[in-house]
Amino acid sequence: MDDIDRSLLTLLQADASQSYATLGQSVGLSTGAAHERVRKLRERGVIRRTTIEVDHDAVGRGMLAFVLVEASTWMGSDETRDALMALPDVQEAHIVAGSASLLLKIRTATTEDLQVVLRRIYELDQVLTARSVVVLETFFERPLEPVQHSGS
Amino acid sequence: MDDIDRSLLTLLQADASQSYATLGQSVGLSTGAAHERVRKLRERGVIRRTTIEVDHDAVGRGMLAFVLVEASTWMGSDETRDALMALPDVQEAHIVAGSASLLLKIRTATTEDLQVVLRRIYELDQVLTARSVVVLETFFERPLEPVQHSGS
DNA sequence: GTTGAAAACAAGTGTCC
DNA sequence: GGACACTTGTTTTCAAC
Repeated sequence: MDDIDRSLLTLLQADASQSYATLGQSVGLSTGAAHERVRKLRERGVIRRTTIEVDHDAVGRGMLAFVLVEASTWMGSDETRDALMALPDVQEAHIVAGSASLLLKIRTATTEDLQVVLRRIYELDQVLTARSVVVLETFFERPLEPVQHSGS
Repeated sequence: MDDIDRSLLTLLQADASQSYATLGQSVGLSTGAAHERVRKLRERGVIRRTTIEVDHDAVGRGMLAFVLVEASTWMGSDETRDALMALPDVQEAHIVAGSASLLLKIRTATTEDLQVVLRRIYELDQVLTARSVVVLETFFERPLEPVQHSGS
């Protein structure tokens, strides 16, 4: 993982549909070399997959909320994970440190749909409170810049 | 935006590197027709871009935290946005309703780096408190399922 | 939407630096 | 590890229908 790899990742995050020829030019490599680098990044799992970014409003998910769930027991079980996975509106689920146990990112079409999801969350065992933080406006959501790091 | 478009979006989110021929087969269309559909979805902005998903640990961003910022003034200004944009560790920034004004998603290499970002946030005008919620484990982060909606 | 042909691209080869 | 030249199979793209 050198500077060229980091550049390739940044370029691909900006536009993964560009050709290896273009990619190579941008980083000062031949088409073949650029291709080989990207192949290895995929193989090593640094690139997890190629995907598309979809407009939330256009697919009927204009409503965004974060929910902090407090529970009277450890929420890190497979059962909890599976229960959350079964709710398609829950886009992210994290186990967190602090007074809350779980942090969820939820996208729905309307506030009514959010209520439905919250009701389901309260039905989970041991849930005490679910504090919702409703998003009024998103400033930005962007890809992560690869950083220099000591390891490897 | 019909069921076929929704299927195409879901398929492309799972793997945007597949050919239009494969894509067409999956939804029961010819290569050309599938291509035309996807082209229009891009044109209409439903598909914002093609990108790659990068492994956080591999690019030196193994640490994830959400930060709730309380401020004594409205944080929805362009100045606030620009100040946050200038911090590469801040991956998402949202204006929220409730006791906090701002919700940030921050990815860093270490806890020390998180501290550095927090110091920068406290330097913003009118910031009163910044409550960090540190992620211990991510259950999942997934693409959003397109939903049926009344409009269009 | 479909079909089919031309152009562009990816993926693999060997050789040299 | 990378450049360069070449080949083969696939994919995209763009006609005409």
